[in-house]
Amino acid sequence: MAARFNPLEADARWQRVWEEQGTFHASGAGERPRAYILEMFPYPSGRIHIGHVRNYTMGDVLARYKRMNGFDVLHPMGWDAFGMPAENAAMEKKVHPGAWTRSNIDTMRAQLKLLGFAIDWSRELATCEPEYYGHEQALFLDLYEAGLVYRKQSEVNWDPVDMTVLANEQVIDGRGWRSGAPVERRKLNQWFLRITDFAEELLDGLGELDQWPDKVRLMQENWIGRSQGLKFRFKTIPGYETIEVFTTRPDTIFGASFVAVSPDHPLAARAAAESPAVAEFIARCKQGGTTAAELETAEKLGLEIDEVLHPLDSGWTLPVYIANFVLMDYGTGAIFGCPAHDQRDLDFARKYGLEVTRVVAPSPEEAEEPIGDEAYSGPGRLVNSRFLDGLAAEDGIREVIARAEAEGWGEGTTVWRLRDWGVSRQRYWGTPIPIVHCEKCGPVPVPREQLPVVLPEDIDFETPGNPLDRHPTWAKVDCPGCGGPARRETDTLDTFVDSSWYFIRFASQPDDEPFDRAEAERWLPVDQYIGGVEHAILHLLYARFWTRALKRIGRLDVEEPFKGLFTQGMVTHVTFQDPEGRWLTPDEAETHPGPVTRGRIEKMSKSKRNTVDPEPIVDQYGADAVRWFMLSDSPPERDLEWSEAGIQGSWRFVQRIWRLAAEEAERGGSTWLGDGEDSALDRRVHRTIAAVGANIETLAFNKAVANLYELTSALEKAAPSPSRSRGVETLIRLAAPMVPHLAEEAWAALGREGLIAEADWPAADPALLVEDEVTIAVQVNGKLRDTLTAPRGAARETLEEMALASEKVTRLLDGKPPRKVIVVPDRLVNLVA
RNA sequence: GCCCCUGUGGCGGAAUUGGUAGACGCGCUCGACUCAAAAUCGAGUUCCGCAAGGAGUGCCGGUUCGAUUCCGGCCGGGGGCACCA
Repeated sequence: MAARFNPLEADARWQRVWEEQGTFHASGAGERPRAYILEMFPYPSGRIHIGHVRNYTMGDVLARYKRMNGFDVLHPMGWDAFGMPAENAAMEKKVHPGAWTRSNIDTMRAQLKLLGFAIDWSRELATCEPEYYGHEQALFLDLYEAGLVYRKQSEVNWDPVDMTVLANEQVIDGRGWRSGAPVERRKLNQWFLRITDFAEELLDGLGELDQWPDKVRLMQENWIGRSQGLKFRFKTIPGYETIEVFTTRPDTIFGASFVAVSPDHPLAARAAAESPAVAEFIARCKQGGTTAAELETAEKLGLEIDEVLHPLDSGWTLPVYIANFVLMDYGTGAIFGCPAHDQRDLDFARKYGLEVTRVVAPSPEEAEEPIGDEAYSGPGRLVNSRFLDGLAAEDGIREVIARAEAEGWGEGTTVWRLRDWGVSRQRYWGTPIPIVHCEKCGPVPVPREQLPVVLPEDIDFETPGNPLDRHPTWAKVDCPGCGGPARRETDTLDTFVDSSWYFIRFASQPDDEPFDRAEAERWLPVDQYIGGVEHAILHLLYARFWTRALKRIGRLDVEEPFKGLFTQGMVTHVTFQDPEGRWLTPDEAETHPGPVTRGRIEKMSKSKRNTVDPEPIVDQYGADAVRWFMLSDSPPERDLEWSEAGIQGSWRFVQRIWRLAAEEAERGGSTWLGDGEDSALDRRVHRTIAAVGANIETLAFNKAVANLYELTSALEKAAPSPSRSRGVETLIRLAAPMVPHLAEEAWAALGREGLIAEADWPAADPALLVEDEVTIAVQVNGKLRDTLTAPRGAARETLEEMALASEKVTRLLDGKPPRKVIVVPDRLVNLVA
């Protein structure tokens, strides 16, 4: 029996056994209950980083725990393999994006395998392969035929030098991140998915997701952004179209002092056509930057172009402005301005000298209180509002909506913040959109038998722009409709589309269709989904939408893809800088000749040079120590600080378990029949079984880790006994999901048959979970003064008597009887003097 | 600006429904083993105090026999959204 556990040798050996035996293949057959455990699949950027290790370790513990509890577990892995970094690599390193991506996948797969994750590798997929994206094209066409896909002009950030569309995060201070050229706003025809059709059900569906973090549900709720209000039309001066506006505060209608339309509003366009001054003004509005900071400080600009009549008073004329702060794509693109009760309107009114009339007052005394520099948006009663005077604001809203509907100039409406999902990307490394453009027939779907539309391999990244667009032959095709000359769509799909259904493909992957409906429905929804909070909105919302869209078109009877969601924290590390502000790696900081500043503990990033490569750590300490460290100390939803001391502590613990197991193995393992039982130890073991199980179920891995430390200490201190031998075996089972290589090794050493990965999770004996003696706290006036030991379930009177007999208590009570005695059975006695 | 979360030792963090604050880990201190070191083991470690005792969960107040937990107000840290009418 080796004195030390040697992961260098044992890790690889057990990984081979698991692989050869197909231990972690999801069967999908039989009567066992199913569990689908999924971590967000990685982008193959090059190498696995510590954050991946933390993410996949959590899922792995759960998957292994479920397996030991008799579940048929699906725990797959794949690659979110399309995206820009591959194209950047192609430009910088002159490698094909496909070659770069696939080589990264090979590296990262090998690295993940070193950690011994219980993954069903037979289901591995990569979104960049036609075997995946071809099915995605089929699903896209399904949605297209169901009317959930459409095309419209939309503005993009255009880099005139690279001749490419930029994502918002690639625009830095109004310039392209790569070229540094000022970014232009251009209108392009782009494809959209009708996610707004699902706004209401996506919002209502959040209510059912009780195993999601409240934070994420709230973020999605805000993102979808439901607002109730009144949509209404002004009476207009003859010759002009009506202006329709939306407001959530129709109660303040008598506080109106202007109307404003967006610079993109059709009315603004018409005015511009008639007047060069207006056209110039609109151009000026669009000049401003789009960054948050610029918007924050941007000055309100307006230009009067028209007048309208107040809907409740034909004698009341309101000026109409084009205003730079009105958004075209929210509500109707036009507002009525009520300066007294809206800060933006107030800023605007002050600048252009418009009237400011208070119509809501928090109290009658403040009815005529003038508005200063701050608009009042709080509650109150309506004033200066004719027939609305005296009504509470909420009642005023109802009253005005009712009036508008009765008189036919407006109606109560719900407006959403959510926009349709633009999925066109003017890039090479993505799923080709399976559409052909024909001059005669317009956009025509590629016939199913011609799928997949495969990306061309011979591609040129030397010249700027979308390589697909420039390819000499790829886009040239015959129209599937009329047979005439036509051109392929050269946009590719947003990579969020790829990740909107991969969890379905994992569950079922036939060759001839995206998934087998019945099989997918047997696995879905995912029982536990684990990933970073950075995907709380977009990815999770898109995947929810895609799943609901498939349901609506009758392809899959699943409403919500992820029953349980867990968002884990990041892995952080100290940073170091030299006096010039250059970032140093921890190693460099140690050997650096000059002074070094120890900086904040931050998210690991290449730019701050505080990353840690997991592979050498695994080489040094073994997979189990790394896994254990990932689960220790920090609650999984919070950030975890990487530290050398921490990983060493984990290494020590792995060896402590090994010593216990080795010692018991020499004694004969659980077959050893020594003298006597140790019932206190038995109780401890069973309490730990219950606690570890409960803590894994709730993903409180740090607490499960603490439970195992406690049990280990207790076992180390206990004298040899059959109880202790059984206890050590139980400890190994409980630790198996977290440190699986060590557990297999110990299991074998103890002479147990089969794999611990397939062994049963121990059952806690309820009779051993309760102590027969309890410690009672004795308080005087709520302060702890003494403790005493009493039999469990002792009568109130008994406890009171025992408490009063305490010397410390009698001293404090000065011999007088307490005024009041509170007894909480099995817990405490509080004597009030 | 709006919305949300959070604040406990030197550090990461425990503490069912209000009921013995600081479990467990890291670090540190002392001791054992060793020629020595590493590894390992034992003891200690919220603060003040030699002790008895007192104080203590960001700060102020409230409810309660009893508050880390509930309520109100302030302060600090983090996150989301953001000219969304």
